[in-house]
Amino acid sequence: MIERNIVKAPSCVVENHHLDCFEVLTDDEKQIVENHTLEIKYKKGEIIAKQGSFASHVIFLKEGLVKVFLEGNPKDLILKIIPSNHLITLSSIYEGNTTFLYSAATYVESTASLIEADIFKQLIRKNSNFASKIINILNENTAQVYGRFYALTRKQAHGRVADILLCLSQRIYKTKQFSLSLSRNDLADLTGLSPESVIRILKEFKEEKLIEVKGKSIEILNNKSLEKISSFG
Amino acid sequence: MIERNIVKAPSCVVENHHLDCFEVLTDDEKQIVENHTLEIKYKKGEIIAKQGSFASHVIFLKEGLVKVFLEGNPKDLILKIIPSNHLITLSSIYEGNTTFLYSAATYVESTASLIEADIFKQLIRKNSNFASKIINILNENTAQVYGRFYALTRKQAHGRVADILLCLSQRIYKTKQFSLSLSRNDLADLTGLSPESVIRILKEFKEEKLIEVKGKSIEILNNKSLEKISSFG
DNA sequence: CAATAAATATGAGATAAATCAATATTTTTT
DNA sequence: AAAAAATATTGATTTATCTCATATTTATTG
Repeated sequence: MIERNIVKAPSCVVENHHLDCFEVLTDDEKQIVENHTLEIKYKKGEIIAKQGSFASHVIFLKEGLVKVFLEGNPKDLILKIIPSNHLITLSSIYEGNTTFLYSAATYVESTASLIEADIFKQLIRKNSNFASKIINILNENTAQVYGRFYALTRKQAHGRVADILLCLSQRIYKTKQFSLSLSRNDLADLTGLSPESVIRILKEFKEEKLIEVKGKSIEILNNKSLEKISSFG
Repeated sequence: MIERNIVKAPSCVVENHHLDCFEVLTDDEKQIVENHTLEIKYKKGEIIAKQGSFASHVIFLKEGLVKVFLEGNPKDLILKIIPSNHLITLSSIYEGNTTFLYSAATYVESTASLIEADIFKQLIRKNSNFASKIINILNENTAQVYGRFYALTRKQAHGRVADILLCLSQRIYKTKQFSLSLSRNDLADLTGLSPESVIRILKEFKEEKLIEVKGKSIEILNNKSLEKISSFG
């Protein structure tokens, strides 16, 4: 058998924690951030950031589950899923481009902190430890998206579905059995497949006893096999 | 007609200049960089950076044309093309990951400067203007890759080929008529298609008088139409 | 310059996944 | 609790693209 998946970057859609980047700020700086931060609650399905609109804020997700996606017609492209305690819109804030490069929408009820972009840029210029942290996050993010890019362009349908199932189980819900907050359509968007194809593959996996599916409830029965399918395409 | 390509991010594979990030360094810092930089010449087709290997240096392409790609079996995924005066491996140097996330190989004879990664990290931590510049480059790069991600997952074969033709003409060779230094296979890798499909589509474009092809020589005859094909899919 | 290798081109058939249409199930509204 | 709407499922058909086989052209080498 050939080693198909040489890409070691995580093909999963979530990232590591981002909270600690604020820890390198001085007390004064923390105060500045706090003074220029707005906290907002969003309902399920709401748009947090709209592609092309003015990116006046850096958005930090305190609680919830958010998708970051490029808007397209007829289909969007989901770049990543963001869980609690992560920065959502960071790459939008570079000089020369002050609009959001992508949209972000909630999957579930969520709470976000909106930090003024100018303040953020100032901190980067003043506190190089902070800048260094931000660079780390950006780079992690890049690795993430590369992995996803690879999965969506090089893996076949079964591999992609296996991939997303493992991701949901291991990184989002952190249990083998979970109640999915995403619709089949969301899974289709995430895998770059049609909803029908996703459903068919879920059915196949079920018949092969790799998973148990009952509506929104999903249980991973055979991790090993799914991992094999995920990495071999 | 529907507006298919809402994504305004550049789907082309090259980026803006990177040289000026070094301009914000002090004379002392410039000297440090110089003292820790190695200049190396590469022949056509040589590997500059190998995915998974120790990323001890940040690589700056002084002269040449390089592809950055994820290695996969049976096919690689080209993330971007890098022309002269650009940083090649930047996202590799974040803390916690000291290996190259991707490989880089030359399309033509090239010259690169290898700057010690530790020095680079030090500069980021010391000079926040430099850090700010680097963040800009990283973000630009991200926008770039997102555009490419969209093109390769949402556009059909014709759109992708049109895309790459426009990219080569406008951003790499900067003329309507150019002698291609890439093989059909390279074009296949860039578009995520099979070489046969690329060739077939080039032939169609030729028959429709959109381009003129004779072996390695390509001339763009109808920019407008190609742009339409590129954005609608 | 012939001989060989490599790259490019072309056609026929195979295939993965999309689309379309119909039905079933779940969720929401009244 | 019933009706409506949204979501999920299934099957049949179509289609874009790949694969494989085979020419042809171009480049390389003795």
